[in-house]
Amino acid sequence: MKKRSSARVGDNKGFFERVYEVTKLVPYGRITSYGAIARYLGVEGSARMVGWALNSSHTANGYIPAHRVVNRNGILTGKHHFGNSSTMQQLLENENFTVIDDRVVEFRERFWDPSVEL
DNA sequence: CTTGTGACTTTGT
DNA sequence: TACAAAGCCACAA
Repeated sequence: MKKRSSARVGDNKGFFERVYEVTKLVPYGRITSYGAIARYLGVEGSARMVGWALNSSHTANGYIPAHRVVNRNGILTGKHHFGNSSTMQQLLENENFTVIDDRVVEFRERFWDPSVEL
């Protein structure tokens, strides 16, 4: 019989922890999208979960470069969650990124796909 | 077990 | 090009 409640069986580690791991693996000067991470985790249809997990990234053990994770259009959708709206953009610019109107211009060139790179 | 929510993505009008 | 709606899965209460 199947118990389709909150209880998971195959996954010992929480989904959040996986997102943290992948996000921390993003190299300096690179950028990725929620969908790419979700796809790598096997939940392509649930890109929202990646962003939601990063929402709790501050509770994770260690620093999570969440500023390197943007939506598929390269837009800083979660900039508001960095404390200040300009924090995420500032971090990206600090890594030689070009952010115009909350969008990363070099998104396509510096896109890093975990399902491809790893 | 049911309901609500969310830093997304895709498709249609 | 712009807006709206549906789909999707995990987690908390």
